[in-house]
Amino acid sequence: MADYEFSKIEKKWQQYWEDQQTFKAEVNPSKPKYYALDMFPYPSGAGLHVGHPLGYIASDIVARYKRLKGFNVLHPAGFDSFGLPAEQYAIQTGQHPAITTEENITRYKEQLKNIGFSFDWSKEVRTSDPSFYKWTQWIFMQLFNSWYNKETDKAEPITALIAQFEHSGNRQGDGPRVFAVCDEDTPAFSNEDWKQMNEREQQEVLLKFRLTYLAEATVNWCPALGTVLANDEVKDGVSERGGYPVERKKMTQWMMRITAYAERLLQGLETVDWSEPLKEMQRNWIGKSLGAELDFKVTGNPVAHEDITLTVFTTRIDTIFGVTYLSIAPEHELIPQLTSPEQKAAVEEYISTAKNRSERDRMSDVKTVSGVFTGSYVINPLSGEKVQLWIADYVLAGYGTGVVMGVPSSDERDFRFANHFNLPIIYVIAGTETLENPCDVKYGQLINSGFLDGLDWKVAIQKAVERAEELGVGTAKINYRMRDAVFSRQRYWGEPVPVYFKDGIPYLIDESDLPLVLPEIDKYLPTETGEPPLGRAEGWKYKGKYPYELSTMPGWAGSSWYWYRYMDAQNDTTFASKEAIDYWKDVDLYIGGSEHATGHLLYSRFWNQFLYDLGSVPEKEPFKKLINQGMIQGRSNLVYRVNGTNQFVSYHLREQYETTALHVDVNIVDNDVLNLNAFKNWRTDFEDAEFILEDGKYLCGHEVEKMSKSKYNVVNPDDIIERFGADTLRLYEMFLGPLEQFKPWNTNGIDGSFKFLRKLWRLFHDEAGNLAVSDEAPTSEEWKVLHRTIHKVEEDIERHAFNTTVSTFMICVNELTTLKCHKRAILQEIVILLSPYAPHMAEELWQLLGNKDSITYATYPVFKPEYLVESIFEYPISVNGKVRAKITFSLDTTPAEIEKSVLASEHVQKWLEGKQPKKVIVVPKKIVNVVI
RNA sequence: GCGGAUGUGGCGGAACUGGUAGACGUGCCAGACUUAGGAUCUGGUGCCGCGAGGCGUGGGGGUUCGAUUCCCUCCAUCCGUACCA
Repeated sequence: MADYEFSKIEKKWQQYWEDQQTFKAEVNPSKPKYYALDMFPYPSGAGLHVGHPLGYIASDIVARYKRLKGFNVLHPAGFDSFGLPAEQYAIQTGQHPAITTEENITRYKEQLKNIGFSFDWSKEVRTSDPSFYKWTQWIFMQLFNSWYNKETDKAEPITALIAQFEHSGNRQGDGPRVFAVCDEDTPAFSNEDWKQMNEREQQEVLLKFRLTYLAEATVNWCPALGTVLANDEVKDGVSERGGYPVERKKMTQWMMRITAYAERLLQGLETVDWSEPLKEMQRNWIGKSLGAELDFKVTGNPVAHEDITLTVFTTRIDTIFGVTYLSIAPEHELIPQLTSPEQKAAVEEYISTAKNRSERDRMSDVKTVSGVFTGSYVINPLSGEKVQLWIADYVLAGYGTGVVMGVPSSDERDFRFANHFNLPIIYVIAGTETLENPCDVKYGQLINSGFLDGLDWKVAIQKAVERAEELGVGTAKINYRMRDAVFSRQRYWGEPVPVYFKDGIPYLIDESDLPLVLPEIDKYLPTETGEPPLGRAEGWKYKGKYPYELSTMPGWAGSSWYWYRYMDAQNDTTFASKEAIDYWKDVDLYIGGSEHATGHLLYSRFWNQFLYDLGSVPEKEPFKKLINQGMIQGRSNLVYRVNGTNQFVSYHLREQYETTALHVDVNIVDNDVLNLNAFKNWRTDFEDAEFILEDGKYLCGHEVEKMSKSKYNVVNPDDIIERFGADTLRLYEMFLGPLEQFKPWNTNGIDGSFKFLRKLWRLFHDEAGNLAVSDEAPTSEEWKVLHRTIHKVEEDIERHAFNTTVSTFMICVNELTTLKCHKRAILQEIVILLSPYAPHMAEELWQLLGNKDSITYATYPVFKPEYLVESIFEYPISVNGKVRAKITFSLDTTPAEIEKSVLASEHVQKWLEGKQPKKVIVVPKKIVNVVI
């Protein structure tokens, strides 16, 4: 009997798809497009585990579904193939990262192909391939050649800025310099000044405007990795990869001016269909806050610099009369000039301890109050009060202006600080005077506040800003938490930066010299002089004389634009043809993990906005709809060894002994029952293991944790496919639960998915295994099953509820089995519905039904509601909300008639006990409720 | 601390705009065929109760004829973030 031979079927169709190029997508303006994208993987040495394909399966289902719905679908795959692990491996073994990467990719592709994805492999991209990173470098060059014009609110060519400088310097008329986003700390110069500058000076000025620029910045330096890291690559003061300590260090680095786009990145979130938590994460990361800047004049300055003004940023200018001191970040550069001779020693000591505190210490210990008085005083510009100027390490140099006004009566930290140093407290919000902690009430009516007295805090903010502007001592101001992104990595395995240096000034290489290919080096370590590994490349100089930039680009460079390359992956004259970009436009559905919320997804939006400004791409936002698939966690199994013996006690008996729990390979455990022989053979030290069993079995304990080799809980998709087939794997992964949710992998339930497929297979075959499909006309009952299924499946896929769809299929097949339905008209449609989920079996059955072409070209069945039309409805009859009976009425029965019959029925009479009901509610096609 | 999410049987999880809670799967129980196989099929399975019935969607309160669904409040777990002025 030819039963369901999944392995044969799956190999056959995978080969067919490859040979026929079934999924090749071509630009075709006569059809609507659909772009289904997965976050491309970094090909790690460990290969895929069962959790990785989850998102790919979901996007593949959508891709296949959309094809059936008549869309021209782009569903590509590729590899984010630059990265640290391959380089670390190279350092240890000397093997070129390109070789390791190539091997890993080969394995990944093999594993992916086993699952039967409908990827168009002809469009594969790899970020480490020169034909790809040529365009990453090209985009870098465009950024270098651009500046952000505040007036037009977009990026523009740097040549326009130079023309502007030549024409009128960096100011417009007599007004303030408003036209560039990053212009605040550039001194004003006229067109004459500009012309007076030499090449070097001009380039230095321009560097302050470019969207990628070289700057000395305080960066996250990771000594163990030998490189700097971006803010999103640092978690809790240690590197995200490897967990090594990170220090703050001043270094000259390439930066990306993402801050220029802060507002657009924030606004753009309103236009995309992403989950609210993810948008919220990006909003927090951008961290917009509305406030005001206010100038405080330093008075009685001991070092005799009378003209020093300190600017603070505050969101609560309304509390200005509550200011009792000012505090300044220890890193602030004006500190030497603000310190009185008497305080000099104390200040210097404080600053040096503050500096020596590591990031992690500073983070872990936020409660300790520390600070030192500078000896200077400042004048409150609105109240005229004179207050002390302190240095405090709770003030961050990197945010706002690095100076904060201290209002102990309405800010928690200021309150603690003031208490600690016995600074005065002025209550400015009504009702806070009597409180132990005045910060408990932050909003209300103002008191003790001069011209703001009696006003509500919101009104007071407006009033105070107006006054400050009148007096010329302040202005409303928007601040963003987000910083420009560090773009240099002192690493080998990344894109070379297409820049060379002449007289210490960076210049772009000529576009015709792209790609700037990564040179060969002998060792993948920094040079003896501490330069990045590229410093080892012999004679690596532009035109043979100018040294190249030695750092490479970060991991996120290539991934910030790769979805465009898929559209036209082979093009070598542009990153993707205009024709292809105008057709495919943007990603309709993007599926990937939420760990990229503040990294990849933000950088991609940034580069996309920039490419939009250039006119290179048509959409402002690249990813219309985004789903974060939840991670599949491991489900570890544990055995309990009696201490000091080689005896293992079964799960429920373990309490009777002193035991140690050990992880055991989940692959030798079935339904939590340990395979004793396999266990003895697993490791030599368990060879003579003895077992204390319960009910003749050894039961293991279990725990949900991350899938990892050391926990022996890694399940390999290849093993599952060998035992159950790819279609079962696909169904089961979807069936596990909602896509977005985190959930543990548990092989136990997979039988159910397998049985379902076998049941379906048997609907097509007789006892002997021969095809047994009849051409008889289906009964109305059978039509009903089919159309209910069409309707439900379509609805579920559209709202991405893949788990319930699988249930729907199971119900459908169970019903057809009960009805003994073997009718072609029904089964054929069911196969089409199923094909996105279990494509191999669908293809096989499709062919058995006599179709020649791939089921990919079939048409999605049309739902006909008339098959579901009911003429009767069985009403649940509830008494006081509790269902007591069911009565069937034809649908044209009026509510009044229903009410009458219900009341007359003996079920209800029993509950009424002769009384009249208070109320009867009849909801057509829903329920009848009798209230007594 | 702040922001967000989640909370339903032994377990994974259903329930679209308030309308028969627990679909589907697994597990468990019983039976059939086999004759020990971790195969297949059928039936049962939220809890208490022999039963009628009662109780049940984290706890408490509210709106409603009716609440897993809406509102308030508390609790627990997870994720993000952290002196952002």
